[in-house]
Amino acid sequence: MAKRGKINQRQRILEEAAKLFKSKGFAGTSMRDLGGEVGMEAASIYNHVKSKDEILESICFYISDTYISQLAEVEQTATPYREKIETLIRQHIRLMLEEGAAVSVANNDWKYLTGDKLTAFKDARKRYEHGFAALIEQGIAAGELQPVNVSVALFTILSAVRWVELWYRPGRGVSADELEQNILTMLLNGLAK
Amino acid sequence: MAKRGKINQRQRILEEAAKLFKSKGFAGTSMRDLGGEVGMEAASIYNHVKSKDEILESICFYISDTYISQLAEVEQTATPYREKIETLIRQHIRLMLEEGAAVSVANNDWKYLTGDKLTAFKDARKRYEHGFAALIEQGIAAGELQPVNVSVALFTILSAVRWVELWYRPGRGVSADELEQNILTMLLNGLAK
DNA sequence: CCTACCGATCGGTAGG
DNA sequence: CCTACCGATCGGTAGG
Repeated sequence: MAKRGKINQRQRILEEAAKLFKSKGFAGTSMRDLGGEVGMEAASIYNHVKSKDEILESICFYISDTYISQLAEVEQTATPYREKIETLIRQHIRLMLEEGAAVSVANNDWKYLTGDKLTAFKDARKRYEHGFAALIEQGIAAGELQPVNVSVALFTILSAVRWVELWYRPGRGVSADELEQNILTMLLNGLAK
Repeated sequence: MAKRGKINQRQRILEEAAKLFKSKGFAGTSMRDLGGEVGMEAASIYNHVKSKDEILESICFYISDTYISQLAEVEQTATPYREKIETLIRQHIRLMLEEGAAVSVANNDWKYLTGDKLTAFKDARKRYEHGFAALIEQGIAAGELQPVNVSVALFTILSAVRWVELWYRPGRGVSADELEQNILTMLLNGLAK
């Protein structure tokens, strides 16, 4: 009977939107562009979605929710801090590989959110950063990590993991496992001998 | 006599544009926004600048030219590879601190370049990356650096240095010198003990 | 450097 | 899901 389903169509719209926002930016993408990609007129998109803003919100909060719940899980496991941080880095890389476009939008186009949504997103990001920073701090206090400045360590990790979205292309010499392993080596052991 | 000078006005326009593009994106910034910031009507901006595209080009190539010439200089000095890489990292951080808005535009809005300019910018970036990668490779071959995957090392460094633009605010606990020193420690020695 | 515009395109709605 | 359209805004030009 092949009932398409409004929810599935909505999902498709969100996915195509994420790809377009990633390559052209939120402001540079028109509803007509999106319609072209999805295969309907721009006006028809509004049967599945309230507004262009709502599309952005769905993408951004899907990603921030994922990060937040991954952090909560790691916080609850009883493992050394070094291992907790390793797990978070791995999860970052994997989410990037699986949901590259959406992660890219959450990283770059969140600034086009407005009102409450903008505030809520910034809050979520701040909570995540504080939670991650606390783990690093405790790891240093426990003697498991170098006594480096916590903010610098945190943002170096978050950034190192962000480039994956911009530069990594699978099947070009580096496999996903090698990628993970090499990033972990860089961040935990450093480049110098 | 306080002659304003077309060149100075043009410079001011470029600087305000860089700030606006950084915060709202190239596509999200209108010539009317820019006029408001510079203190003239949108139409008047065209007395100092050919088009909105030309503004973007000036900003992007100013940054890429700077990177390219810094690399050329480092390549010519007779120092250990580890030191060359340290110098490049320091220069990246300093340029970010001095020209944050322009660097941000070159990093994020270059994708709105078109035609020849887009090609030329991508080429410049590729040349820079290849040159930097070659130094890492030679450093590994010389036994000065860990045998990590060269691409991963390169992009981890470039990314670690990019976050400065997004997250670092001077006068909030971390001085510029501490910032440099801590990033270098993270990248060269790693977080683990 | 401004006023007065231009054609094009934008996000979104009405009505079917 | 489409056609037809709205008011607003866009980059840019003409003419002074």
